Amino acid sequence: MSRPSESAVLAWQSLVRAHQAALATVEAALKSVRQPPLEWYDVLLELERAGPLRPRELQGRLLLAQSNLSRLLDRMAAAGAVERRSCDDDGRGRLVAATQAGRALRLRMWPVYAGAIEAAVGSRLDEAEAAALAGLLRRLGCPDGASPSGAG
Amino acid sequence: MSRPSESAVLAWQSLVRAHQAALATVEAALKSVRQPPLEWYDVLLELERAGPLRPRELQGRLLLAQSNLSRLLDRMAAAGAVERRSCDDDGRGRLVAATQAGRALRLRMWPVYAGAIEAAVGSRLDEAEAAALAGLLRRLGCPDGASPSGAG
DNA sequence: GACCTGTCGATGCAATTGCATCTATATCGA
DNA sequence: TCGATATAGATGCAATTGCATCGACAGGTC
Repeated sequence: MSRPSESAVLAWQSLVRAHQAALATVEAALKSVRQPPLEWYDVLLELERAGPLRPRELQGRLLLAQSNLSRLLDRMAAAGAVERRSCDDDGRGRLVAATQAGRALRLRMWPVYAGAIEAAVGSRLDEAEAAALAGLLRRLGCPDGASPSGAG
Repeated sequence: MSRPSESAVLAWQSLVRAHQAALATVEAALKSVRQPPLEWYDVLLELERAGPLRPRELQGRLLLAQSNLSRLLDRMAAAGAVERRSCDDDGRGRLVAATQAGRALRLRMWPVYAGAIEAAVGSRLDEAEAAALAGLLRRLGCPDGASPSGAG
């Protein structure tokens, strides 16, 4: 009667649970040392990796809703972590870049973040298991079977 | 230098992404037919499985924050999906139960939910993969190596 | 019983999210 | 060039979340 297999439903349930638990661990770790939420890290990392980006681009990479991203960038800009410039070749657009302070912030966040990842994931799975998990999860992460574009 | 292995970090990243993508699929499906958010389903399912429960108990099972659950139950009660009774053996407590309307609602939600799970998970993994994924994820879902209490 | 401490669940309030616009520009076709 | 339509990003507003606190009661001590 049910379209998804039992295993698929089980996988979904576990996914939700595991995510809730792991995310709570990570966010709690960051908060406990008064650091900003996880998304700040992600935004900063993308910006450092790819250079200044259009908000739209960030939105796609981070799967954030447009208005949420807009306000997230407001907050980050207010804190001096990112900078909004206007975009030369598109008058509607903006270009967002990490500031020096933003880069420094990301570096300060990493040890905390890393520790939490270890607690939430690393300490519970061995290398091979973690790799297998990542492999399976990656298949769920991209809309409509689009292959994740090459490098990371 | 980093405490978690590369694989652990990769697994974490994939977990976040996969969850975002899958959750978006499911919530969008529910919203597209004007059904309430996913959590309603979870609450109703727990209540049907385990009978009337204390909010505290639900909170533990669903990993919700206390105040959020309190208000979620407000909304569900306002919609007639659950019922709050006072608790005989503990004057502070309440007992929450699914109503008949709540059970009916859950049944209406299931086909939509199931379809979305199939789209987000079932169609992307075969049986064995889904089972393997569920197994790995379950190891992340419980605080501090507490074993998930027996049956499901 | 009075009192202290801990737990349960509710609630005020600020921060964040989601949704529906709104403005400014780009893009396309006549 | 003009007008219609589409896109980028910002913003008003309602709904939801997170946090701190509150009131009510349980459990223990004296």
